Amino acid sequence: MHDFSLSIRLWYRQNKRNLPWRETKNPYLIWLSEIILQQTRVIQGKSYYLKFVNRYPEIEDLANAKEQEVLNLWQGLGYYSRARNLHFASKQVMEEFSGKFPSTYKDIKQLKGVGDYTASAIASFAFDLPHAVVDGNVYRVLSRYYTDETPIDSSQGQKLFKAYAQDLIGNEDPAEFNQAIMELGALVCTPKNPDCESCPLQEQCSAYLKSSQLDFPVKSKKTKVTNKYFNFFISSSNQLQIEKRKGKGIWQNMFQLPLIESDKPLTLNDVKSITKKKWNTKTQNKITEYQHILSHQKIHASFWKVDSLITNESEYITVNLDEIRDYPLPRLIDRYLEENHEAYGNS
DNA sequence: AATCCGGGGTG
DNA sequence: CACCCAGGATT
Repeated sequence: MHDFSLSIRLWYRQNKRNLPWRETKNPYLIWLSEIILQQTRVIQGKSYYLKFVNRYPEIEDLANAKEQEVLNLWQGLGYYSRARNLHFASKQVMEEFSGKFPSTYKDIKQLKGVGDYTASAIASFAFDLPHAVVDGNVYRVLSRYYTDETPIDSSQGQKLFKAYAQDLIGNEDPAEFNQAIMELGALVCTPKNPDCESCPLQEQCSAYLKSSQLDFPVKSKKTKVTNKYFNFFISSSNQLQIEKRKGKGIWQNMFQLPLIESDKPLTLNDVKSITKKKWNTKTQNKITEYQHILSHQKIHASFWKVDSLITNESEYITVNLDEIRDYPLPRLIDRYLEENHEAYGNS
């Protein structure tokens, strides 16, 4: 076994966190935890994992649920395609795999929402198969260990770091190796202020020896943020009109208030003119505004008071405030209701 | 290969 | 403010 592998395994046995999904070999529960934890910190995902396990103890329970209920449980976690794909994949397991969770890397990866990382994680954690995981932690640990400047957000980098990890994992307890390297990245080899004095790889780590830890990993692209202007409308404080978002953009199949989107800020006069023409309603005043920051866009949201319900469009559903908890809402709408409507009970 | 998809925490 | 988090699908 490589020094690398043995060192991090010994470190892991002494330093691992006790997490609920580490106490099971049930592939359904491991899959559920991995989907929740995609691009999500352990501390943020943990309560969602417990909620889902409680509501859907078996994959069949998830497959039999309504998508709206699944999205509702996911509310606030973001990247809602994960919830839609999770639900879809549960039905794949019931129909294409006769209710038995697939047990090979190839079959696992057929599931919607499961890519290379998640298939490798399930294959190793649930079935002890030697597939190396490469997540953000692994990129960081290995790029520093080897001071490899290949950009991790390139297809070449993805192949290279996968090969590095696969070369190190070995056949003996691959699950432990995968857990160990990710845990090391999460607890010691952190993006900023890595705790190199506690690192079992310190003596062999190329970046440590060159004091260049913070130069790794290398990324080639920068995400650029685009500005968007969302105008939402409320006609009374006790009843809301909402609609289900369609199309392929943000918050698909989630619910929102009646929306007018623009590429520039709108004045009260702009809004009065538009709502009069579109809905034959009269806008009275701006209630409040929020800036909602996402990784790739900055939403400038204004909430406007109108004098009456919209009656000329059929897609709007009218609900009482105490019924709205049944509808999955983006965090932006959820926050608005929390802070402006007394009767909005938040779970 | 590039772009899109949330929300929250950190320094 | 920039960066990142147990990434994947779509184009």
